Amino acid sequence: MKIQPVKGTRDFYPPEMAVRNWIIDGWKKVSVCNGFEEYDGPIFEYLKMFQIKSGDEIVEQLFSLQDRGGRDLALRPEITPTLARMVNQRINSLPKPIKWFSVPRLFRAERPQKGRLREFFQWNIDIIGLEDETGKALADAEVIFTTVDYLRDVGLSGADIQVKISSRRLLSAVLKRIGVPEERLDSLYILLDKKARLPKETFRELLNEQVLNPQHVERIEAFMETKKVSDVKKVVQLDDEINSALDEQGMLVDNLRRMGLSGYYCFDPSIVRGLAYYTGMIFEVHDMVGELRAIAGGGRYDNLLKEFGGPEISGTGMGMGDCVLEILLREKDLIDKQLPKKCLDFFVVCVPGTNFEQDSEDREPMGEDEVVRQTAKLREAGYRANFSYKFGSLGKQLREAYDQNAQKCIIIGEEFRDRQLVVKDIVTGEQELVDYDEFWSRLKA
RNA sequence: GUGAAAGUAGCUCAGGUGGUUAGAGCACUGGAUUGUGGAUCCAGGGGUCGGGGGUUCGAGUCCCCUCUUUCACCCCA
Repeated sequence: MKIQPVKGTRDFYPPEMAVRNWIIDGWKKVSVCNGFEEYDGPIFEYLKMFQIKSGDEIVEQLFSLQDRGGRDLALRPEITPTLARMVNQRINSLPKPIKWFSVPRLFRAERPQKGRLREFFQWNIDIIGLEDETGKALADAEVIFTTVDYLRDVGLSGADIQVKISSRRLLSAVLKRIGVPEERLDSLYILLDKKARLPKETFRELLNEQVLNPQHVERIEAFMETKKVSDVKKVVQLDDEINSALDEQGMLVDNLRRMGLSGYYCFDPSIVRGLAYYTGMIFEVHDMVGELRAIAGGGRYDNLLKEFGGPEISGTGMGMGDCVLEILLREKDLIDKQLPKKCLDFFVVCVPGTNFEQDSEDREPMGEDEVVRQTAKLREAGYRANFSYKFGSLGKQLREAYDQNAQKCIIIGEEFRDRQLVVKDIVTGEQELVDYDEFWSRLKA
């Protein structure tokens, strides 16, 4: 019986593994460049940890298991709860702000579809522990900057992607001002989040079901269509709460401008983010065509640590999965030309059948033996070196050297009797006869 | 969890209305080629046609079930 890979999982053969490593290495490099430190946690946690902030409907989308001691566990569907747990555990001894990143392997028992699998990788960055408004606005901006920094680094421009920024704080202030009761906000968020995915009429119908007053519906729709922060006052009369949310948004935008991100972001109040624990700035990165689901998303969370039994400390963060990103990068043809090529420093070959004068009690030394000896010596000296197991014709061996993308080829032939090697440059095709001892002293220099 | 389409070699796909031993290109292995490279030519390996059941003298082809994939819905932490 043939065994198939499990639904929603991927096998990484060397070519796919090269892409995965390239993506993850890029994430890590940009994180470090932006001052983040790497952390990680276990791949499974107590099931109840994921129930705290998410509720039971999420549990159905978890891979859960019971260990032999009867503990209810789950494979992690996200790493934020682990982060909250880890930070809480050492909250008093960690210097603030905490700037951490991670690239966890995550699992969700959903029906797979485009850009969404059951096992994937997700880049997470978080900044935790800032107290004043200025610092928080800087942290919010830095999270967005780091996100764009990576996307820019792999060759995506403002013509390919856009960061859509909104604010939960502004949204709630405006909705309350319009007349939506506070207890209705959470369920309304879930609907508003779907706006982009629903036909206009359907969205309006659902909105009318939730908000009974037609005037309120009209004003909510008007707010969702707002293109500029300064236009908010045209939709609702400002109050203290709205003003303070607008100030926060203003500081964020100022910082983004200073960081040189003009052309990469826009204000879009229709960005709401699903369930989540967001309380301030929220953002999503989308492709310009708008065909794909969000490439990345994040925002400010003020109560997360507290919900996990910690102090009231605010944080801000971002998550970017590898699936949608790879689809977009492939569409833009940005992967193949940037993949680091596998390459060798040396490939050692011999003229088959060449033998040398006997210099010990061993059997007569052959070219093949010398290939193994010289390759091992090169490897010991720290070079990437390889040779052919098959010792076919010289042409075959050279072909293999070419296929393995070697820089130089060392040919061992009859001239080795006079302690000489032929060193051939694979790229230019040039070759020279080099004295054996000189070859090695040149390498060491 | 719901709905739709698809599944033939490692990959991309041929195989009118059921009919001999299921094919091609690419890829892979070997040879032509015993001191110099991606070419060319020749040969070879590789398939329970996703799996199971049924109809039939006979099923890759028709019917049912199931698995997987893709797409849409649900959901999106």
